[in-house]
Amino acid sequence: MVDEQDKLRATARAEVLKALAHPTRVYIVDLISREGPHCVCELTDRIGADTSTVSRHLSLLKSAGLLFDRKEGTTVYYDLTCDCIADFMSGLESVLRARHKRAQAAFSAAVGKD
Amino acid sequence: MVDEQDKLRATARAEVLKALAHPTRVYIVDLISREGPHCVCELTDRIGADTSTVSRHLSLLKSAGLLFDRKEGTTVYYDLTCDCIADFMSGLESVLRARHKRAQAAFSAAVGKD
DNA sequence: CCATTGTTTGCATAATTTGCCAAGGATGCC
DNA sequence: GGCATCCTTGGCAAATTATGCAAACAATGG
Repeated sequence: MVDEQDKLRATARAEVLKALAHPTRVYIVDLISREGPHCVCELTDRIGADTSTVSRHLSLLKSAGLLFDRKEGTTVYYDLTCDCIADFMSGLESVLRARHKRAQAAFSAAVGKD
Repeated sequence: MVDEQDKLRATARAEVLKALAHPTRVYIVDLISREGPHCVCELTDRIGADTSTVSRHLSLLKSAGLLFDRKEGTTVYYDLTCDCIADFMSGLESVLRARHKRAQAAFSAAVGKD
């Protein structure tokens, strides 16, 4: 990274990717993206981890600018800051499909060879 | 993650995201996405790290199914396995723009308040 | 044989990440 | 006030990851 500008750009992108790079956090974003806002308690139930752990994941996603929270009484609801995040995750789905297809092709070629 | 199926899905996605969640690897993918295939030596030059370090990043991206390599003489060229990866990174760009816009709005609100 | 280009391994160090427990707010109810 | 609920945070230990460096190894091409 000779260029300092490129370095900053790459770091900013990597930060967002890092925020998403965990099964639990992917699951949270997917869930909210499909079903709308959720409170911490429900997420905790569905994830099956300690409340504190879930809360940490949520605050991390919030710090990354992917989620925002809204208090209602004692419960806190988290939601996506932008629909573009759901779109982004759909793009990831395409990558996975392509990867799978590619792996299949490689397997077939290996089996079918003489 | 009560459902085992969801867990696997989330893990698969997180793996790809993790592969990309590093400034150097983001930079590599961006570079190739914009300028086409690159050999290790050129990437090493532009990144400014040890050859072994760059090689490691590349093999990680390859393991994740995002890059493939092609030998030509003694040099090895890496390229994206799929254009959908470039599309995916464009989606990330949208997320960053939205994030920035949101931060700007929050700042304006904070300054403009009475 | 020798140079070039990459890969891999081993190692040491540093930094990051993760998850649970326990303690600490904040809010609402009686 | 007393108490339960919902969530956040600090502390801490374990595991993972990143990096550079050195060295060995492999493949290719004069």
